[in-house]
Amino acid sequence: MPRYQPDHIEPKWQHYWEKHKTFLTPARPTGEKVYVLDMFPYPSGDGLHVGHPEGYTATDIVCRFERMRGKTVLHPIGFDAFGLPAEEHAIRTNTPPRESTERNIATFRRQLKMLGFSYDWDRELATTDVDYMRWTQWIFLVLFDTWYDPQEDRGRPIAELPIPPAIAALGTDAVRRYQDEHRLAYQAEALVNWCPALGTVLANEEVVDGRSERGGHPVERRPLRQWMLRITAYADRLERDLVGLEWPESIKKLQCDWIGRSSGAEVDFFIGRSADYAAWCQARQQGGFPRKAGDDVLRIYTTRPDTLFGATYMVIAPEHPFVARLATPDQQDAVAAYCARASAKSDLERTELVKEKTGVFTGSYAINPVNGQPVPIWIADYVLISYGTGAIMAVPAHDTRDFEFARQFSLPIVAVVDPGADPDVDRAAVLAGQACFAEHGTAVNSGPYDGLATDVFKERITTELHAAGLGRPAVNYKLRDWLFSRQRFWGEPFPILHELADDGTPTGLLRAVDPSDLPVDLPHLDDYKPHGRPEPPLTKAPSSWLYPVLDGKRYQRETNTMPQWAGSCWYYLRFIDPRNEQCFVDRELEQAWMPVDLYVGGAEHAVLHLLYARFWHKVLYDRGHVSHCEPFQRLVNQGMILGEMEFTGYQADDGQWVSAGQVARDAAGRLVARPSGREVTEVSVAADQVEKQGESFVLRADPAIGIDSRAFKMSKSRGNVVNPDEIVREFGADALRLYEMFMGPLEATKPWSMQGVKGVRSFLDRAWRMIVDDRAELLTCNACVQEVEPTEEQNRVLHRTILAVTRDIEQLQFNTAIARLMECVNYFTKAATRPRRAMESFVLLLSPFAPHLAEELWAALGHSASLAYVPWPVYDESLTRENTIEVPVQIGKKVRAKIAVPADATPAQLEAAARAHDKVAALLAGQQIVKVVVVPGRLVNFVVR
RNA sequence: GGCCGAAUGGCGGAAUUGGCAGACGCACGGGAUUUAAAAUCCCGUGUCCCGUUAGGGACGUACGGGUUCGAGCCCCGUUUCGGCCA
Repeated sequence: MPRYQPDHIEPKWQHYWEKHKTFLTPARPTGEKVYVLDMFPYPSGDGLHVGHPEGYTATDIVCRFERMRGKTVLHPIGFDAFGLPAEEHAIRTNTPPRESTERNIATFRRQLKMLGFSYDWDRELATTDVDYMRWTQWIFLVLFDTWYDPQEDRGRPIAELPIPPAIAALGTDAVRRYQDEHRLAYQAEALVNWCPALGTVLANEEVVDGRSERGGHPVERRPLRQWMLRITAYADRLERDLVGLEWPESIKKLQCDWIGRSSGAEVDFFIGRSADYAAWCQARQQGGFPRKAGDDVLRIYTTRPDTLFGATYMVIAPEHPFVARLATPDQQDAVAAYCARASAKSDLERTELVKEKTGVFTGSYAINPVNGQPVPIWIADYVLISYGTGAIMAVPAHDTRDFEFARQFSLPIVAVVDPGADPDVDRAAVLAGQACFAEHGTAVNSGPYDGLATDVFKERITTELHAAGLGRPAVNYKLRDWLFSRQRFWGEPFPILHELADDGTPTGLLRAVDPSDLPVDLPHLDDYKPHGRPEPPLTKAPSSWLYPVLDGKRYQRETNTMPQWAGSCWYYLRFIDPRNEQCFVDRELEQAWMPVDLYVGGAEHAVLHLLYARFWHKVLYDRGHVSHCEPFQRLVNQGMILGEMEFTGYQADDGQWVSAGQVARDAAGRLVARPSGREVTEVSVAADQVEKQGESFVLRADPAIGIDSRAFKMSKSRGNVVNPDEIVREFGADALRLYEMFMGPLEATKPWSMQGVKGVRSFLDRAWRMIVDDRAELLTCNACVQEVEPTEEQNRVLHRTILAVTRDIEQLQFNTAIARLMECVNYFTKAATRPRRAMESFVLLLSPFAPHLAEELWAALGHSASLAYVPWPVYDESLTRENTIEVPVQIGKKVRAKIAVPADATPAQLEAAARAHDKVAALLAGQQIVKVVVVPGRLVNFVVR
């Protein structure tokens, strides 16, 4: 057995760790704690992808390293197991989704164990576990029981919500409804993607260009009762608290942009009879700006109140509640037709993407409060009901979309901002209404405000509108409240009951399931096929489940289910105390382990998952259930692993080559040659058929033909998917782990290379032979490994390796750490005598990267127990010092010589030594030295004229 | 279209953050070992030029400028590619 056989030793050590519970984490840390978390996977039917082990190996290295440095490490794993694919499978096969989910989890678990990750498997969980679901539902009830107090800027129990006397006077039902309006979890009508052909509601990602991704059937946008979470209440804190986090700046920025805070003003435009305008102004002057807009106004939100004088028309969204009322009789048909067309479009199609603006005039006018002028009210789908108030004032001179719309429909364009003398702007065109200018400038055509700078103007007019009761300062967010319900089976049921009247109709009153009655498990269904109505599939549940009776009252259970995000919003808390039956997590344990010190995962979760989890965490924090306001202290995104590098050429159907530079996609998406327009096809070209010419590759046989070279995302259709099972079978888990870390920086996107895996495997073979006698029958040390003290040079190499590897792991620079380990092996392989002590240190340094091999080598060196908790080698600086160092000497810009000097030579000594060097002296002769730059230990530079 | 990131040998990448460009690995070439091959071990390997050799020289981090004794790294501008969002 003395050859290195990973298929032999890897299962052996995995079994050892499992049997000895090597990585069992104590309930609470002893000494310093480290909580290292992987973004848990969705267990798809395809099994583990090579992208998964990248982040998982990185965190595993950190964990093994920190354990050896004496820290108590929490390193758990679980499965994000609700989700659409399992439900689709259930519909196709008519088997409960739980079955396929559990099968997939078993595959993932086997594959993760095969890779030797040091998870505490006793803490494993899946979001679909009924026991876990129970606490997800419990947290939902916390959200349901919380309202946001803007004064104290925190969530508080709904029982503490002040009830206005007018509401209280109406009785308990009115109070309950008032409370329901203020909860963080509330119901609202929201648009869903209803696909009549599939008989189901689709998620946004299942809709492509207004049609279903599967089958290409038309999709309608329909309003449906939904659960919403009031994440917007936390928008400011979600933005503010990013500051203290050790996250990539790019991710912080993404989150900020997603939250999209803007400040401006809300302004009311009067839409009553013009004869009543003066009276209305009077009333506003006295009564002030009302909290809720009445029926006699269109309330708009603008970030540019300074452009009010340029508002030449208004636009409301097709879904705006006033549409019907504002449409005059002669416009009614046109308006109705337009709104019907708009409902078929997605938000995406309605905004930037579309150059051509569409719209219809309602026939009505509003009155601009700054100058009393009537402005026409249009309906256009570039205004979304979900943003701001669903109505805008249009300032075509200073807003690009308004400008395009005004041009399209020949609406007046009045410039009210003078751009000044900016060379990039055609000032005359802007002032003439011929060009759009959306930046800041100086006010014109704005009555008494002319000449004010944009910022000053904004502030002044907002104040004055507020005083007149016509407007008020307002902050708006791009972030919308979180649509939290899905019309699906495979998700957590909401622990909510709808009260039924005696005749069986809902009264609109809600009742939360008592926490002691949780979990609400999913019912058994006879089949999972869509029932053809937009209502959730759970409406098909048996009536024993659907209609519980409590305290003599009949209820209907909520039939929406929670989205996949729900379970992943708090799993990191449950890992701390995964089997607690009294509580979602023990308060004291939570305090001991949180926050997560290192969180590693893909950048695709940069916005939503991280924002949602932070939101839940803050609610739990406000309600006193967790001790920190942020869950993830340090975040790192691993890069994508692409398929193997490919060379692609292009051929016309007659086999003639077309240079890559001449190939483009036409409007229909076909590949064509320019300028002829002939269709061409991609042809894969072998690496030995191409050669580099300048910046790009060309066909060796015909260098006039350019060839594309690039690596593609792994995909089944391209056939470049790498299967980790196969890599482990052929090269071993340690080789896979090491290769993924050696490919390049963790955060970078990098192409796979089978040759690279082979190279890393041969390093492991070399490491093995450095220590083991590969010709012996049994596991025996190589004869070169001896009980001797390391030489000075050996110590120098070893301790430099210790320093570099330690520093590199701390900085998550695994590729260079591995390079240092390789150098160390190259050095000691050449040595006929390899001191045992040095070999032991090397094995410990290698162990986080290739744990199975390291354990085996540790055993070969005579140890009987695992090295998992053996102290990390200590770096001794004094052993790495060298007496003499080599320093380059530059004359002008060129290195002309190297001098050997004592390591601690002073600048004067360095300069003298350099001048004394024959070649340097010769080159300096006759030159005028302008300056001498000496950097001790680094270089000497003679600057000559 | 917006934002973010990247660009270094045939390839993946390194460079103590302004101080010897190309560590380490792959690929390739040469040698040793072998009956032979595989495996292994050793040596070489950015491009070009001069030289029989020893050696020497010029150029070189996407492109164009700039700062500096000194730039892969800092500043301004450009191009290309990738990711995310729209």
